[in-house]
Amino acid sequence: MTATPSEEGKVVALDSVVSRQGDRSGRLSTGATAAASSRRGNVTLKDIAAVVGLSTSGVSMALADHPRIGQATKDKVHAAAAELGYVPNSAGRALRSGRSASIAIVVPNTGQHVFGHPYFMHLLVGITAQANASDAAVMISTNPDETHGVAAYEKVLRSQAASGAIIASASINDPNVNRMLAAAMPVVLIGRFPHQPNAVSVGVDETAGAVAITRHLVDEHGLRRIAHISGPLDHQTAIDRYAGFRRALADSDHACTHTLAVGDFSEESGQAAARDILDSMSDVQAIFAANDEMAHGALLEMRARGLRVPEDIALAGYDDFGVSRLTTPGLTTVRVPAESLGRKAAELLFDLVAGTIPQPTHTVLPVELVVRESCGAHPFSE
Amino acid sequence: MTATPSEEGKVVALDSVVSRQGDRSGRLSTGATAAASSRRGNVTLKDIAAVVGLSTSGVSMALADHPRIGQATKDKVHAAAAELGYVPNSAGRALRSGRSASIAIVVPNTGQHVFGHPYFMHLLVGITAQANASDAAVMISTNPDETHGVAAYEKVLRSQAASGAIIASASINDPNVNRMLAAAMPVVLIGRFPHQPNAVSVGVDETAGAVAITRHLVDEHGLRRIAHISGPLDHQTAIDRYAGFRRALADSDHACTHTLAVGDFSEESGQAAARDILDSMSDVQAIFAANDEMAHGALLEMRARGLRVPEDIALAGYDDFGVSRLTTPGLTTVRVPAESLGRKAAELLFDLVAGTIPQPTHTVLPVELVVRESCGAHPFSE
DNA sequence: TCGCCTTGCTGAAACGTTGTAGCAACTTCT
DNA sequence: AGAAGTTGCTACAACGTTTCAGCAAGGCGA
Repeated sequence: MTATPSEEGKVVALDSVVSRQGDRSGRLSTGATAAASSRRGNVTLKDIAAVVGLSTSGVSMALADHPRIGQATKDKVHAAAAELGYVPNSAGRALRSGRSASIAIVVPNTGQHVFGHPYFMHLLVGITAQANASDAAVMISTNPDETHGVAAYEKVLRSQAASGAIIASASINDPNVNRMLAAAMPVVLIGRFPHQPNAVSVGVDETAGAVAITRHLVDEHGLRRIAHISGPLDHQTAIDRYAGFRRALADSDHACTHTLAVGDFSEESGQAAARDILDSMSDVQAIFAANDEMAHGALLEMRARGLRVPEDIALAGYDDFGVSRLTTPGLTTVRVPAESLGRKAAELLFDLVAGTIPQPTHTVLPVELVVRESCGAHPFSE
Repeated sequence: MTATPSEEGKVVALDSVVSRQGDRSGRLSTGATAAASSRRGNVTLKDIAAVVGLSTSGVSMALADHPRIGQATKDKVHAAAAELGYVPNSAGRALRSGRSASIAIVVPNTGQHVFGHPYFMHLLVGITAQANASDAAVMISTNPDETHGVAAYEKVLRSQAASGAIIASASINDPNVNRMLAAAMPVVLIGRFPHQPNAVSVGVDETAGAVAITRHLVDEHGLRRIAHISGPLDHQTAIDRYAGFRRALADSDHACTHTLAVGDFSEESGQAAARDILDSMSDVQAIFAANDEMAHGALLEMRARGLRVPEDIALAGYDDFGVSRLTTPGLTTVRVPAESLGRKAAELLFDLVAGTIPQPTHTVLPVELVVRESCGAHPFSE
């Protein structure tokens, strides 16, 4: 194969690919691949056009498999494109089509607390998998400072760097998110947003998960005095999990006593909550924390007091993002299918970008009860 | 403030901002912000130009603070831009400037194994923090299938969707990575790449970390019969940690016996390696695993055999990405500053994109020994 | 009064892509 | 043989941005 940069700097003759119609340059040939990859200022349609002796539109149409382009020409173009290592310029394409090939994943509440959470990673895995399938890129967008007028992640959409966004863990009343929804930007929310009935969202059945785990404690292990450590109650997830806990107790055939301590989903708050509970409620038989991190905090507090888990007191968490598997004893928990959540959200977003509005707007994925040691030896398994 | 879409669909009169030169439309006015944000097909320079009665070039130069534009004009333009909620179109800008405002973070070895690792999240936090500071977006790029000619992450660079890339956890001989390096693309590698002396890379002093932890076992705890569970030995990190382990023993004043088992950084392989070690080496006093996950696997194996940690046998890991804090006992380990690593990598990448080649090309960040319970009660603390 | 500098802006071009209108050549039908 | 249709391509425009050359108007010294 031959490729020689001409005097115009851009034209490349590629004889082995083109049907040989006279070597216009006649220079010494070098490897085409090397020439292509070492060239700064990438290979464009114009380069291919020069090689196969076509117009740029012809090349574009050939690559797009337009019916009005002859098969022989298409073959030549494809061969030349492959040879030169042509990759379409995303800016040119985005500018022309008015649509970028990227989607954004947005984490409004910046900082370690949310961003560094394993939940987010699983989400990311699901989203990128789905995006890869659609040949789309994924951008990460956070908000460095709250003060600025337009949030950084809104800019990503407005600048059309991304054609749509998946918003993870937005607070219910984020004004930026509301504005994006109001502007009918292609946005998929992760979580349940009862106050945004028209927003497209994906969530899990939090309440059902909490019901399942609470029932397990009551029915399988015969526990009757149960405390719940909830997350912040302006957080829909925390509300739903707490609601499930109460519903399960209310629906139970057994008379149960319960109490509530509020945490903030952090391990420290879980430990503090457990301290309160153990100080105030006598004979607590079980603690159900609204996530695994708080459950781990509670575990530390119990251990500090010499309480054995599960012999003296049972413990359960929620999420199953890794923490619950590592502790001793392993935590009984509810598995939130974060990867599926991400996958589904991306799928919906692509629909939305394509113009179809999913019905119903809120998708609910099932959760799964994961029984480990912390809730006590299973009566039927011993 | 008033803003009324004219019959031409794009022109917006903005009286409060412009010097009032006759209301050309005279329609009922609505809130400008609402009008701007509800408009589909975003606000462009042309819209601002129409409002302030300027050419698009004038507006562009005003926003860029060009010295040849009058201050009064600049003020008007800025006011109008703010009022309309102007956000520059990234495609237009990228196309014109030949440079995108994004960087990519690349994870060549696809899949859960690497991608879902907490290490990656910390890296991501650091990278995004630095990118935000430079007003750049971050793209995530993986490789869905190995088979295709051009790797997905190479496409990201070639398509100029990102102006540079940070490559995390590349295998030493990834041909795609080599090609990107050879093509002089702006790429920063994370890790140590002795065979790529010209590549810009950031790593931690793995050997020093392994030396520190091994010395701690030998000198502080008086352990003499020590096994190492390494990672795969075609992995530079695994090599360096193993080298540090051996160097520490060789440099020690005490005669120590050691053995090696090779894992693949997974918990299962750590458990299997511990099984081999415990079966073959008599009176093992300590196991140093090359990462925390393998250490956790080893812990499970010891527990299964009724061995107490650290009373019967000491244990140490490497990484400190969360696992080591959660186990019982907590793992003595070496903290890898992943977030700093990401931050530094992004910083170097921006230099590289700007055209300056950092010297020296390889940056080494320090690691920190984290002593927890798994290596035994500290002689001086009891 | 003329040349020259400064100020403040405009027009045009370019980046790479895609789509549409149109043109030339050939085929087919009447 | 001429009309009509088909095939295969080209020219041009447009997306939004930035930059450069240049132009008009005014100030200023000679």
